[in-house]
Amino acid sequence: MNKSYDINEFKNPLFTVDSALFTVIGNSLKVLMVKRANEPFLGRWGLPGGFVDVDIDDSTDLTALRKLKEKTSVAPQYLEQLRTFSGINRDPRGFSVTLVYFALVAEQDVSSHIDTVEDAQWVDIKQIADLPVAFDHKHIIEQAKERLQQKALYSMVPVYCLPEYFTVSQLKSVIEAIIGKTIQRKSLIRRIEAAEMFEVLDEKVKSGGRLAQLYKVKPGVDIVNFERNLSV
Amino acid sequence: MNKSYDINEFKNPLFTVDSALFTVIGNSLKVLMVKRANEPFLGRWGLPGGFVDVDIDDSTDLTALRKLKEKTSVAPQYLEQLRTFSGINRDPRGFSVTLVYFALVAEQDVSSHIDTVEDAQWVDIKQIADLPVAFDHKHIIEQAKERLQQKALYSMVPVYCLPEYFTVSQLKSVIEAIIGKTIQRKSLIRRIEAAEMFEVLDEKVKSGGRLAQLYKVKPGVDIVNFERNLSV
DNA sequence: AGAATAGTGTCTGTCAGACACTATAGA
DNA sequence: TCTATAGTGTCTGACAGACACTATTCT
Repeated sequence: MNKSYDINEFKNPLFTVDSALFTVIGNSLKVLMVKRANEPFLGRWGLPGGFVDVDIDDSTDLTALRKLKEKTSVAPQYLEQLRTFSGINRDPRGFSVTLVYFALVAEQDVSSHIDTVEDAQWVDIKQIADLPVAFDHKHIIEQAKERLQQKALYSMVPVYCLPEYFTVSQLKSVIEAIIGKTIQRKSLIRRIEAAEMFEVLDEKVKSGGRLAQLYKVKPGVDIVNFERNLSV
Repeated sequence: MNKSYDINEFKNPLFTVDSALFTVIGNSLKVLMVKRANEPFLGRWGLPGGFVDVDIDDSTDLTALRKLKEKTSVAPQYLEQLRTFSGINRDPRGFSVTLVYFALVAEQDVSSHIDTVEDAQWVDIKQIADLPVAFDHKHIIEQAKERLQQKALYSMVPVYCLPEYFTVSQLKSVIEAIIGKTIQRKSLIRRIEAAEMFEVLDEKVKSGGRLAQLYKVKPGVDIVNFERNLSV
């Protein structure tokens, strides 16, 4: 017992930072996957990420942002830690720890860039099962998806899958794509009003019927959490 | 750009696992603090934790459990990841990452052991401010406390601060100690019934008035999450 | 006018808060 | 019987679901 905390006494585990970047395209939830250019799992698809560069990154948040920016050319609108995954068997090189972030972007902000590169693609969440995926990233994506679904029930995070200006119907669509079932438009409008985190713009926008009200997130506001979930 | 993911290219950050172990004693929420026996911050109080031992620990969960067991001699009833904290300035030795767990135990399970050692103590959550604390552990404890308070509003996690058999009044007390305000006994009873995660025992127990019904957690059940928070 | 989408009014159901009520133990 | 604690009955209020209704735009 009585071991000292000497920094050199233990082999340091392999530490990486990965991100599950989600967006909604059409009516489907998508996650960004990149083709691995190195061993292990060369050629398979995995989450964007890599090692911390302690000379550049002031924190792991910045590692995640830096790696995402390399692949998408922009910073995501929303970024938060999911959790770490660790184990002796998840990486053939030995004991490894990966800190996973989950992130959201508007499709419009990144798709043009993604389309130009071959080593990155949006994968439909329902098609992950069929893809050759590296490490335990399938399992990680599943957990990230569950967390996102949970958050969509009690908060307004899904707005971060939308462009700056958006309508109630657009927000309703992304929420439905995330949780995989329909919600009541009325309930959403009640929450938009109660949250007080959106600006009602003077502008309206064509929609095929009556013009739709545009909203935007008030600058600097925090995401609002409700005390009740939408029903499952 | 085009950097390779060579494992040796970057200085590996310092990676540690720490735990915020909570319990309720009397009507106060307490957190376990240990006196540091090494630099940095020798002599100050910090969270129990340390380096992963890749030869022993199959995962970081086991690192957390191992370190807690060294200090308390038992495994906590509840353990889950809080989040990681990282940065260039939080440890004088350089860029560091700490994975923090938050954990719950029944006071009865550990207090006798804690009392016999000088380098570990239960600190009242309200007195952390006055203690000389190592690293950013004050900040970490604050975040762990907030998460615990949040969980107490929508789940039954506080039972893990109680012994195997407990009464409604005991559960009410620990919840109130955690969230720092009183709740309705009736609301708690409704939730106990709805959760279906407790066994009603044949036994009752003295309380100064009418005998109180004893409950225990059904073996193997998962913690239940409610769709609504108790009000704040 | 008719179709399509936007947005409102309002009833119901669920569950937390409040609090008075009953029940049962010991002194 | 008195006090203390356990536990119930039940009303209210907040808010989500359901869905019919009105409003506005285009063709």
